Amino acid sequence: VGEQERRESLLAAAKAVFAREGYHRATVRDIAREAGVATGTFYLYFSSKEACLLGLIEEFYRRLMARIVEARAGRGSVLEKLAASVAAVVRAFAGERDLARIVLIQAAGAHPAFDARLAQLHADFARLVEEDLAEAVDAGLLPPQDTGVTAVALIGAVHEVIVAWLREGRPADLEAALPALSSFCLRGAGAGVAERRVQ
Amino acid sequence: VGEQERRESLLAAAKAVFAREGYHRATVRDIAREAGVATGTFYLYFSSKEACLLGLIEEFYRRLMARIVEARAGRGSVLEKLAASVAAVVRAFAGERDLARIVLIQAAGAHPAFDARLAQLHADFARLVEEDLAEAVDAGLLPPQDTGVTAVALIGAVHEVIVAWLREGRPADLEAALPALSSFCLRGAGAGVAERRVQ
Amino acid sequence: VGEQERRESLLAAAKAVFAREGYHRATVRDIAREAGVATGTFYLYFSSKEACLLGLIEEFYRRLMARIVEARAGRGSVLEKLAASVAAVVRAFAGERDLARIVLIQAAGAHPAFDARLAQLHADFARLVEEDLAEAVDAGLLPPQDTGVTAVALIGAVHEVIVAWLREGRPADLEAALPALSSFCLRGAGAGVAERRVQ
Amino acid sequence: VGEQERRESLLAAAKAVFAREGYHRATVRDIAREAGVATGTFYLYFSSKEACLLGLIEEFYRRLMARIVEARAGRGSVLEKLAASVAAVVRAFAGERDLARIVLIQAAGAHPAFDARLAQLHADFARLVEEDLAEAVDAGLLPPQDTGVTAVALIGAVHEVIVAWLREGRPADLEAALPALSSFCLRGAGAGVAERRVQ
DNA sequence: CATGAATGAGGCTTCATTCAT
DNA sequence: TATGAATGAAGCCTCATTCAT
Repeated sequence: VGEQERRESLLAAAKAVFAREGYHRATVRDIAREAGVATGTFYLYFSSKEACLLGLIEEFYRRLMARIVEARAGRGSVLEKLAASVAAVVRAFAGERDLARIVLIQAAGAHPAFDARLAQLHADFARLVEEDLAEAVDAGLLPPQDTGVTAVALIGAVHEVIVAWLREGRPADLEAALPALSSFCLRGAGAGVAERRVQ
Repeated sequence: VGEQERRESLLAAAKAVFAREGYHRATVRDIAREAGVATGTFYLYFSSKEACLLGLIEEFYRRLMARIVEARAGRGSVLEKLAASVAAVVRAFAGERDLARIVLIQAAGAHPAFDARLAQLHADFARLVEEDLAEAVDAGLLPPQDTGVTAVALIGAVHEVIVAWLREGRPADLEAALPALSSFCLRGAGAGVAERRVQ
Repeated sequence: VGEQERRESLLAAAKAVFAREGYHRATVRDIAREAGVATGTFYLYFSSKEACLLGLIEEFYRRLMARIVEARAGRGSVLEKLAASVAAVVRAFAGERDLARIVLIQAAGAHPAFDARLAQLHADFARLVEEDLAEAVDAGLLPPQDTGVTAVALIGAVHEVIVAWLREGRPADLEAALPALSSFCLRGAGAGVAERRVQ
Repeated sequence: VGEQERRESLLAAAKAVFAREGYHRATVRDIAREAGVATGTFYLYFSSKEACLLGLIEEFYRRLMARIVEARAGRGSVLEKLAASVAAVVRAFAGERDLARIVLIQAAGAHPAFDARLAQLHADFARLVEEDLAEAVDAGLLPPQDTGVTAVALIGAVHEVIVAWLREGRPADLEAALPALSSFCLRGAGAGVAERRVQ
């Protein structure tokens, strides 16, 4: 096997084990066994268990941000951009159930380093949403409001819908929740009767 | 000291230590020391470290539910009841910063038992919200919608605003965010122009 | 067993194991087993394997210095003091074969921290000897010389005689070598015909 | 590169790494990297890390003994031979700082095999010195004495002066200590006023 | 009830050595 | 010969839990 394949296979194994067991219950031995290699091999590709999970988080957020940027391209109004962002986030998590579990549930209180990184990523995303909201308010598309709070609340709504899907499997297909979720978010921000629909 | 006081003092110590360190970094020895007793004494009051945190979670949710019930009493319309519930939740967490950190951040991926319990509590609360929404829809106060998704999203909005306050201390006074949050939640559910204000 | 006894017993075990195996081959488990306790117990008394050996070194040097000071008291001339110091050192090591092995052989290149401490202790002792030599030169008891080099050489002579005893067991009784060693050291420094004899 | 050159280059690398890090902290990977070859290549030239250091020790002692033999040739009296030996040893170490560090400091307690070999080498050298001393005593050049102890003490004096130079860099030029060291050794053995000077 | 010393399982990590290429 | 990825044994240390006092 090539060096890159081995790395991928370890990442896949780590993803599966962290998602299943959580950070602390997952052992490096578990991950190595899942990847079909010896324990020491893990350390040829990651400097530590912590670095491995951090890498997983980084990688996912890179992809997530890319998908958001891509989804926004070609949307006309700010509100359409915002709705497209929400849809992109939901779809990104829907397509990566294990990573979603790790990023949204397992990594939370596991280690100060994860906490710090996750907090920063939440903040990054909140800023993006807040900019959209502010622009929409300026454009008269939304009523004046505390865009900081709205942004955070909006993100929370999206977050929780995904977490509920992860935990309870409801709805079975996460995308089925997207219309209602979009609606909730945009109406919550004060968008008028006509909600933008994003395919 | 009486038996009950000792238990309380251990719970208080556990609360402080878990909030500060997280579940895994907190040691039973830390908790005992913080409570001013010997390590072994801890096990006279809790069967395990896990049971202690579980107890903390239970206790908090009991109080939370009580506050919600109390807040809803005397409200007229369903939407007023719903808004009162949100306000009660926010105020409950605002008044218990340590417990909030534990319940909303630290306990998440720490142990399957916590995950299970937290999931159930989220579900309990979601059901309560959903019943309100359904009733409001029936009464024509809200437009027809997927109340399951709306309920989850609404809870997420509340959750995230509290977490942002815990993590970044913004806003400094959590209750300052309540009007914007309430607005977001009710508008998100489709409530008309006139938002109910709950003191 | 009392807390102090347990500590002593662990120190004794560590002393035996380090002397027998050397720092790296000695495992904490070995030490604990030798002391008849579980592995974890070791860490109730020492913060690390390294700290344990460092403690052993410190303790020995404290005793060594005390014996030197004691041996010098009541000696008349500087040269008698010097000879008494040499005798005290030899006797201190003779009475602590295990510690001698550790301090003079096993700890040498085992860890930078040991190296540093041992170097400092050698330097301390060298300074003491050099002061004696300088005083003796001033008093006309010794010819002018490079007292720095002489001091180091003198210490080396003592060191090596002890090490040879440790390694080859020759002479069987280390003190039997004392007259010849004393003679070598004092004559080497230029002391005249009449060597001081120290009982 | 030829087979012999590669071996030399690995030995040179090992010398540098062992001197810098000590036996245990030095890794085979470090050595290979320093030599600019792959890790596995190391094992084409040495059967083990241990064998490599042992080889270094052997090689150095071979050279050392050769220099001693050479230095003694053409000296007249036994004492001159002895003084020439001491000078040869000092110069050999002075010219091989890294090997000196390894042989005199790093290898000491690192492994039973090293200990054994070093002890034997010390013994070899001690026998050589002792033979000189015995011959000098027979010739009436030195007073009767325990030549075994004197030989060991003499070696220790030389040893320590070199170690002090290695550790503290004092004197900056080791050969500057040679007159005082020679003087100490010969006077210590009982040589009369007239010290032999060896260029 | 209270103590806190003791336990020992188990985790992360390193590194000498091997072997397929 | 040379490579360097892979191995897996082994070590240090932590900490939830127990139990004799």
